[in-house]
Amino acid sequence: MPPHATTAKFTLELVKTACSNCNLRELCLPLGLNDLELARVDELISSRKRLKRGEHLYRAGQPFDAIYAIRSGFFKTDILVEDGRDQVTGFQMTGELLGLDGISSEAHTCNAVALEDSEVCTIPFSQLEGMSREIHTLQHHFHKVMSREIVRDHGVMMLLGMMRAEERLAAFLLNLSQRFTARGYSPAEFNLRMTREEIGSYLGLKLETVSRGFSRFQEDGLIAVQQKHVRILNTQGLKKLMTHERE
Amino acid sequence: MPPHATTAKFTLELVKTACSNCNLRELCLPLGLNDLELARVDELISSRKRLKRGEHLYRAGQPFDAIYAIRSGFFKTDILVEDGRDQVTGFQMTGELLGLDGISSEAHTCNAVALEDSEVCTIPFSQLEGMSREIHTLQHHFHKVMSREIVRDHGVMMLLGMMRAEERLAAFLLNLSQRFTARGYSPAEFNLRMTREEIGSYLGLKLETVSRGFSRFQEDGLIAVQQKHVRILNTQGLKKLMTHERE
DNA sequence: GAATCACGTTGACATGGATCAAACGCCCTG
DNA sequence: CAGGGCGTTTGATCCATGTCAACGTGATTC
Repeated sequence: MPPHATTAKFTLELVKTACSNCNLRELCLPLGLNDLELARVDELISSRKRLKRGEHLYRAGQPFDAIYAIRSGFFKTDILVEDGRDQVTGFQMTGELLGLDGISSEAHTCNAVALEDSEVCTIPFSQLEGMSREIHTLQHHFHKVMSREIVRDHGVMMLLGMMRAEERLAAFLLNLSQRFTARGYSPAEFNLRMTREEIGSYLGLKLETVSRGFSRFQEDGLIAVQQKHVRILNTQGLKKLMTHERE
Repeated sequence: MPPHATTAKFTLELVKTACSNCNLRELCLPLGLNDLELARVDELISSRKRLKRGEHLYRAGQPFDAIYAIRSGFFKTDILVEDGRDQVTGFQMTGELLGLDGISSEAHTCNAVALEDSEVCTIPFSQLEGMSREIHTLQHHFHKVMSREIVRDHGVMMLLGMMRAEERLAAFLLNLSQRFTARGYSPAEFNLRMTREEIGSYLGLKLETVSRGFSRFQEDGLIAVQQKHVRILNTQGLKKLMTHERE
């Protein structure tokens, strides 16, 4: 506990909204910064925002001026097309950034929706650019984060372009497991925050196919699934299934 | 023509390899820079590299230390999986950047292959970061380029996730047409640099399906296609097909 | 605690695209 | 100019996933 923790409530509030005191700093944007740099980045985080389940953080078309770091909660991003179809482009959790797609056109290109009550830190983008001109480490880390987003998207393209339904599902579960693990949660047991339809949209499958896939995995003893609760029983089995050669 | 153009051949060579004299500067990284800034960016472009058709610019796993701007030619990027499957993640043309995916892990995550004899400018990445700390415009434009890559990937995810075969093909042709147009070529007539199999891999289809799709478009009077040569006869028809509602 | 509702499961059937197979055309090389 | 090979086209068939429909289940509300 920091030495000034017994002072005014105001101080506590200040500490509370700072990156330097955030237990996500090793997952989030400030990764790799020293204390001095961290203190400067604290200035960036002008505000927090709470969202209830179902609320939109932003919508496609709205002007872009900030990116968001997820402090707690769970989001999806999706793109809606006139004809009623939609594509979930990602699920984001604690420590991940939202809104990077908006930089290019200065407007958001997708919707970001909270899938559970959530809290985000607002990072005004022009200030981030300003500061990353001064703090080399921040600049480089930000570039890495953007690049990682591109790599992640390539992964989804592989999923959609060359995997069969069950391979996609296995990859999806393993990916979630790995991300939960990185956040200190159980690698084997978690609750899905999204519906079968949202999973399906993300994976290019219909909700019935998702449901059948999970049932199949359960029959095969790979997972135990009941509604939104998933327990992975055989990680190796899922991995093997994912890279399964055909013929 | 610059005042010193009549001096030594050495000078001519220098001018020749500079962004400031490159007719792609409005498509490429230096977009929006003033003359002074442009002159500084010229320092970045330390070297050019020529590649013959089929040659690799880089391979997955190789250490990353530079990105590349395509000066002429045509590339594909792809990811190979152990089991023999592969996914083409993109086709890149003149003025576009290659290698952004490598920033995150300091290693390339895909292969970049020239689909015709090509020439690229090498942009050492740490130098780019250094300069973009000094030139605000360059920094911002680079961020936009990375963001545009993310948006583009989301487009491909939509393609793969929710479009049917013929919609994907229509979207693919319209996208190529639009990019050729932006480069001053005919919007309606061009040569495909990639095979049906590569198109298929990109679009998550088999080569036979691609071939059949093109034949179908031809029957319907939307395009004229012979081998690699494509002429678009009815852009509106293709657009309508792309967003076709399925009641 | 009954009613409601959104979400999930399961079954039967339909179909778009994959697969297998054959032939063709266009280059390239000797 | 012949021969070979790669890329493309086209046809026949198959199968994974979509579609349609009915039912189950757990959470929420009054």
